[in-house]
Amino acid sequence: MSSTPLAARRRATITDVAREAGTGKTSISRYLNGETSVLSPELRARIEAAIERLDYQPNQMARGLKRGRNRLIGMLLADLTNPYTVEVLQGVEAACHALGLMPLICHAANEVEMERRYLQLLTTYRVEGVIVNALGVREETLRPVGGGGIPAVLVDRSVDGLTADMVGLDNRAAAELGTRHLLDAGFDEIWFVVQPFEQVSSRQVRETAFREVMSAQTGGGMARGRTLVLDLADPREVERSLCTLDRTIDATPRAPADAARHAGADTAPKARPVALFAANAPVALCLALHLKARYGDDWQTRVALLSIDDPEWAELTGVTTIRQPTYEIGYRAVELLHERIEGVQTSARDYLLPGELIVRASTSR
Amino acid sequence: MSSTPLAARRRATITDVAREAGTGKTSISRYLNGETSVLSPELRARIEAAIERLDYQPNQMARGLKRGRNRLIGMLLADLTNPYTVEVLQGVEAACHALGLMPLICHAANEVEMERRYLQLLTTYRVEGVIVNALGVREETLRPVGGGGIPAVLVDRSVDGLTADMVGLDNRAAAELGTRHLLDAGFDEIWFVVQPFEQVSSRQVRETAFREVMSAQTGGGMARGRTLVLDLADPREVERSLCTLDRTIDATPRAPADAARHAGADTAPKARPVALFAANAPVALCLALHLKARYGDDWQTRVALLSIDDPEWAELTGVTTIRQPTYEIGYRAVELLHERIEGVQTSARDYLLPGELIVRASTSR
DNA sequence: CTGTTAGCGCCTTCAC
DNA sequence: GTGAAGGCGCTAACAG
Repeated sequence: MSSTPLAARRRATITDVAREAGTGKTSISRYLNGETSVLSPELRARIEAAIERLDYQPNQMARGLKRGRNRLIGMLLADLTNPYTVEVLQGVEAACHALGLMPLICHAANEVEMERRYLQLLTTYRVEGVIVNALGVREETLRPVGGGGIPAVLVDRSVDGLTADMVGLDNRAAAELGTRHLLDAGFDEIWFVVQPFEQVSSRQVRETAFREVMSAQTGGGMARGRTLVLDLADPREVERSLCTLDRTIDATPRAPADAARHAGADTAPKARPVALFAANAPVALCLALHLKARYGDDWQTRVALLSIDDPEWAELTGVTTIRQPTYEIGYRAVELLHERIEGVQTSARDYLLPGELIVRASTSR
Repeated sequence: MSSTPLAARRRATITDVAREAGTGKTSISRYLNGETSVLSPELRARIEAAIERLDYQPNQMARGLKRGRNRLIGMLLADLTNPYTVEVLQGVEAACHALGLMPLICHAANEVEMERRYLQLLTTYRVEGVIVNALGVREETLRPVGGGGIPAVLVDRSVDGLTADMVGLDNRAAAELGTRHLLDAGFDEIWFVVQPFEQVSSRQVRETAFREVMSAQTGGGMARGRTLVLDLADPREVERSLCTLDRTIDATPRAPADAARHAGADTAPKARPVALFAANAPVALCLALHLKARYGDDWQTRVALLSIDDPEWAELTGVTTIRQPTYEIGYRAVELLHERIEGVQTSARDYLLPGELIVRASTSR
């Protein structure tokens, strides 16, 4: 009825409600906590009315202080710019919703200092657990977490010396899948392009698996494989790396489309474009932008691109991808964390989920 | 020294530190709050040592409870899938960092029910303010916020009946800019494509501005304009709407590239492709995907696409865009909110920031 | 069934 | 300079 004044009034407290309902705080507390059976219908009605009248909402902070658990969990994200991250987040949110948790989302924006700061902040807010999609940092930054600290589960990448559950893509299988696909498609020059991988376990595994499959080739014409490192944080470095790539592409005969088709004779059976295997979406985007700028709209006739991750532009440009089960990864991570919070003590385990190859025009012309 | 046991130990409290340092809680509190001048160097040293030894971190919740301010602000997001949102978020984070605030990020994932739930949750955590990129809902959902409730600032869209600061794109100017660009480029069939806009102020303004510019045309051949509504939440509806579009495109003579150029004669001066003005990136993506599927890789020879928002795939596909100053929007929103939290009482104001037209191949062949 | 009491971890008078 | 005491909003024993 009464219109709200412009100045924000003090929120009602449990004491206010108790007074308004003509009873003690305990009864209110009981009502709030669903111990509804022990309250007389009459009292309950009064309480409900009072709550309604005062627009009362229990103070979660105070509850947390008292109970020692505030239902908050931290979600530390390395890079929200990466579609992977956003998708994982969806799973996290859904799971949190289902389990009555509230995720505190922290975005480190690829800065180690940020990561440190947020981790410490989360600690300060006494989150009950943390899900970490860490930057490639050493254990020390994560000291407050895992093992003896607050429960943690790692997403996508593990951290040396940190004992915690991990959930992510089965990187080995995914990289193998992609490499074999390119091999099967008949490409004979295959580059694996990846950000600096010394610090990041998932990149490491992907790169290793790529090299292993390449060396394990048997049969006819062996395809050449090599790894190109692209440090996206350093534009000049990127430039330099891409130069090597350009040279190789320039040296490769054009795709048969124009030449061979008109000539009729199949004189160059090996004249297939260079294939690029991007270790993740940001790398793939960087490559695509560069190639388009250099080779024009039909860059895909000169280069085949395959990427782990399945960004929204992949379908649009016809780029083949390996889709990660991102939603499941996020969901599972929360479930695991929840178990830990509830006291599960089994030793740390890794959950690897399979990726799905989505073949598009880029690798199947 | 001692290795951390597997079970998480209780965190040290201020009392523990006081005991460890052989002093009272008050001194610890003073130390924590920087009232360092009133402490004897000797005591200060002991406190520092104790804190170090116990790895003590003050409990933010308890502080908040006592002080009545917990430095938490809510950030309610309609759709993290939209690159716009992520970019705004970057600005928000930077500003929060600078102002010592901690954003509690809530993702409604386009569900009104979620929005309601999160808003109530934020209230419950006693956030000091909220930044709302609301769904197209009525005031009632936002009742706890703005006006008499907790301070709020709206991002991108205003809400009827809700008194609060707003910051976002200058939608009118942006839509005019885009429409004029298409007109200047000589397109004579221009469709404005937008999600249902009754509930969302920004969409409304954009659509109105479009129509106004179209009706205000003077001079030679008037271009035809029309509005197409695309309800992305309803795939079948989308399908139906796109059919009308397809018919128009099919009826439009092919671009001069193949026909006219060979014919030599400029028989059809008006034969320009249909131009599509997408009201935002999700719409643009939907259109692009559909057109590519229907008209093949060279769909852009049949349709010109212009979009508000500048997603990462725009550069890749050569689509003209109007870039929003997303980072600034986020940053400014937090600044405004901070002012309100500090008690500024001026009446609600709107801050409109200009968009930037980025012309690419799609509208300038 | 209901109310009283004592804290949760911290900050803030107010004395010493 | 320093410390003791009370209370923020809530819950969890205890009584009645």
